[in-house]
Amino acid sequence: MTEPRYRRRKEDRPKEITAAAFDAFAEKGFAATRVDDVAKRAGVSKGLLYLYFKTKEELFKAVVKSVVIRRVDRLIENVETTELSSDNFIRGPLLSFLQKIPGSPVAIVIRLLIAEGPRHPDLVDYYYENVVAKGLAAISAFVKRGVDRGEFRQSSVSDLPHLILAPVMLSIIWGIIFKDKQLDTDTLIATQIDMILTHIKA
Amino acid sequence: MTEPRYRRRKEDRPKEITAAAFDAFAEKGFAATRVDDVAKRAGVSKGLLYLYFKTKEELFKAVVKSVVIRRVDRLIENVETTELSSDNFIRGPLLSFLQKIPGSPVAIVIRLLIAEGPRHPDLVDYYYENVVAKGLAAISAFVKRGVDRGEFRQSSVSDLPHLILAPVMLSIIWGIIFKDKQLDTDTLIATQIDMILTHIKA
Amino acid sequence: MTEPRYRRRKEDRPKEITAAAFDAFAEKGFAATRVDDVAKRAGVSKGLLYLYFKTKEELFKAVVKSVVIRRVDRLIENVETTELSSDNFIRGPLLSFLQKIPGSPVAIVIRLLIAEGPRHPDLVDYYYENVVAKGLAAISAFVKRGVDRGEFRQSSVSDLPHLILAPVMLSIIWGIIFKDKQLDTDTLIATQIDMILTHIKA
Amino acid sequence: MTEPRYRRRKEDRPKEITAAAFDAFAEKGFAATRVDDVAKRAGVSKGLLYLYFKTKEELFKAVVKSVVIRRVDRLIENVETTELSSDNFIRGPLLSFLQKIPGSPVAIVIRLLIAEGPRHPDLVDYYYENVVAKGLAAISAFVKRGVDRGEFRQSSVSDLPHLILAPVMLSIIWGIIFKDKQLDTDTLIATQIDMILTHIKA
DNA sequence: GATGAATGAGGATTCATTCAT
DNA sequence: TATGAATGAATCCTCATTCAT
Repeated sequence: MTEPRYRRRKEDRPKEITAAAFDAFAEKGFAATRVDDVAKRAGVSKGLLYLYFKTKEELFKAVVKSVVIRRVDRLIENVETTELSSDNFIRGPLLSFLQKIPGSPVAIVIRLLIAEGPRHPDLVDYYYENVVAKGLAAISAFVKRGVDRGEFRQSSVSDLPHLILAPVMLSIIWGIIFKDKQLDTDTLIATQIDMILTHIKA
Repeated sequence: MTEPRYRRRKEDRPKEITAAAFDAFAEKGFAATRVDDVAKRAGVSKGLLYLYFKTKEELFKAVVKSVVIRRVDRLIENVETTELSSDNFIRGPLLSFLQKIPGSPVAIVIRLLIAEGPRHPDLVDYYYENVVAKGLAAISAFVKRGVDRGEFRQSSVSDLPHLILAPVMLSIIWGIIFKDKQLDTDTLIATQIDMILTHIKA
Repeated sequence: MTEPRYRRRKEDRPKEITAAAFDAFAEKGFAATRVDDVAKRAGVSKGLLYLYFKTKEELFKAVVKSVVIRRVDRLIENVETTELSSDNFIRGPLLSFLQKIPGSPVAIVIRLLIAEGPRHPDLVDYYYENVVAKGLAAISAFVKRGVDRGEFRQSSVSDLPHLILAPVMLSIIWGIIFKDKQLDTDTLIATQIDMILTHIKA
Repeated sequence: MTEPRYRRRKEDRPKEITAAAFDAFAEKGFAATRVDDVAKRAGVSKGLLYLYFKTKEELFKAVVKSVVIRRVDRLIENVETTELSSDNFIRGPLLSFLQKIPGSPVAIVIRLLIAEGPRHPDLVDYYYENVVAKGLAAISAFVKRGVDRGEFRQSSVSDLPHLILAPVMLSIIWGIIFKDKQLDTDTLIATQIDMILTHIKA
C-alpha cells in the first residue's frame, strides 16, 4: 500500500524507476527486494518496468550506475582548480567530501556491491574504473602536486590514497552493520587526515 | 566406487555441515546458496541437514558463530601475558594478527553480515559483543598500559582502536569486491600502524 | 486443441478455484489434496491460485464458507413467511429440506470439518454460528409458534431441534463412510419427523 | 519430550504401540500424526515400530480394529440372556450402553473413519461387519423378540435400529466438532428412546 | 504504450521409511 | 532384537518474467 513516490512523466520514467529501486534495495538488499515492490514504489506497473529493464539484474546495474554520477568528477575538478594550499584543501573541501560519504548513497552501493558484486564482475569493473580508480588517482595527483610545490615530503607513502579512504570505509561498514553502536565517523576521518598530514608535511 | 550410503557420524555432522555451508556461503552468499548445495557439499542428504539445523537461517547463524571462536580470545590472552615492549608487541604479534584477517574466514563472515545482517539483529549483536567489542577493548587496554608505562603519550586519540582497524576493514572489503585489483594489504596495514606509533610514541 | 493460455477472468477466478477445491477436497479430504491438483482442476496455474488465496488453509476456509451461503437463510425465511399449518410445513418444506441435506455439499463440509475442524476453531465457530445455531433457532422458533397457535403441546422436548437433526446427521455420516451399504435416508428422516409430530401434537 | 506412557514387555509391544497410536490419532487425526510421535509415546524406537507394522497405514488399521473388541459382543450377549422385560432392558442396559458411546473410543474411531475411511474400503467393510451390522442386527432381533412376546406392536418401523442410533451419532459428531458448545447427550439419547418406546409399545 | 493477471521453475521444509550398527 | 541416523520423494509456496488486453 506504499504510495507511489514518483510522479509520472514519460521521459523521466527510467530515472524514477531507478530511484525507486535504489530505495528498495537500500532497505532490503537486492535479493530480498521484489520487482513488484519496486514497481509499486515507482507508481508504475510491473509490465512497464520490464519495458525499460529486461531483467531484475539489469535494473540492479542501472541502479548502481545511477549513483556514480558526477560526485567524483566534481571533486576532481575541485582538486584541479583550487587555489587553496594543499594542506588547506585537504582539511577543507576534501575532508568535508570524505565525511559525507558514509551517509550518502555511495554507502548503499558499497553494501550492494559487497553482497552481489561477486556475481557481477562487469559491474564491479565499471564501478572501479569510474569511481574508485578516479578517486584514488585524484588524491595521488593532488599529493604529488603538494610535493612538487614543496608542501609535502617526498617520502610520502604510496598507499596514501588508500589510507585516506580506510576510515571512510570503516565508517561505511560500521553504519551498515552496527547501525545502533555509536561511532563518531566525522572525528574518525578527521583524525586520520590529521595524522596523515602531520606525517607527510614538509 | 561403492561409497557406503550411510556413515553414522553424529558427533562430526554439525561441524561437517557447518564447514560445507561456510564454503557455499563464501562462494555465493547466503541468499543464493541452496540448502541442497550445502547438503551435497557435506556429502549428506537434505533431510539430515534439517535434523541438525531447524532452518536455513539457523544454519547461517551456526556458520557465523563457528568462525568467531577463540580467534580474538587468543589475541587478548597474548596482550595480557606478553613481555614485549608495547611498541614491539604492536609491530610484532598484533600487526601479524591484523595482517592475517583480510585473508581469513573473518572476511567472509563480514561479507555475510553486511548482506544479511540487517535481517539478523541478534546475530549482529552476538558478533559485536564477541568479536568487535572485545577486540576494540583489548587494543584500548593495551594502549592504556603503554601510557601507564610511559611508552605512549597521554594525548592519544580515543578512536585509536578504530583507526587501527580501518586499513584492515578496507583490505577486507577490497578483497571481497575488487579481488583482482591488486592491493598490498600487508603494507597498507603496516604503514598505518607505523604512522600511528609515530604519532603516539612518548 | 489450441486452448488460450491466458484467460483473464479476475471476477470468476475465486469462484472457479473454490469450486475446484471443493471437488478435490470432497474426493480426497483436505490433507491428501495437493494444491497442484486444485489448480489443475480449476484450469489454472499454482501461482494464480496463490494470488487469490494466501495459503492452502485459507482456500479451505473459503471453500467451507462458500457452501454455507443462503441455504439456511432461505429456510428461515420460509419458516417466517409460510401460511401452512405447522404440521403441514414440517411434513412439507421442512422435511424436504432435511432430506436433501445428506446428498448436498453440506455433507462434504461436515466431513471436512470433522477431519480438520479441531485445527480450525475459528472456522468451526463460523460454521456453528451461521449454520447450526441459526438452523436450531429457526426450528425452535417454529415449534414455539406451533405451541402458541395451539397446534403443539406445551410439554414439547427442549432437545427437539437436535432430535430432528439426528437422523439427518446419521444419514450424512452413513453416506460418507458406508456409501455402498444401502440406507433409505429419506424414509429414515420422514419416520423420525412422523414420530416427533405424533409426540408433540396437541 | 513426552514421557513414554507404556512399559516395555516384549509380548505386549504391538498392543502398546497400538494404544499409543490411538492416543496420538485421537489428538491430531491420522494425517497430522507423525510416526515419530507414536514411537515416542510408546517408548519405543521408530525402527522397532516398523518391525511390527509395515507401514503407517497398517498401524492405522490395527488401531481401528483394536477398538472394536468385545464391546458389541458383550451387548449382544446381554440381549440374548437378559431376563428383563424388553421395555426395561431398553431403558436400562441398552440406554446406558448407548449413552456411553459418545465419550468412548468408538467416537474417535468414527472420526478417523470419516476422515480416512474413503481411502480404506476394506477397513470400512471390516468395521461395518463387525460392529455396525452386528449392532443393528442385535437391536432388530431384540425388537422382534418384543413383538413376539406381545410387548411391542407389529407395525414397528423397520428403520428402528438406525433411529435408535441417530442421536448417538449426532452426539458423537457434536463432541468432535463442537466440543465447547454444550449438549446434554444423555438426555438427548434418553428422549429419543422414550419417544420410540411410546411409539412401538403395544 | 500500460496494465496486472497468469505462468511455472525453483527452493525450503517435512516425514514415512530404510538400514548400518 | 533394538536403535535412531540417514534418506529422498513429496509438497507448499515465492517471485521473476510473460503476454492478452
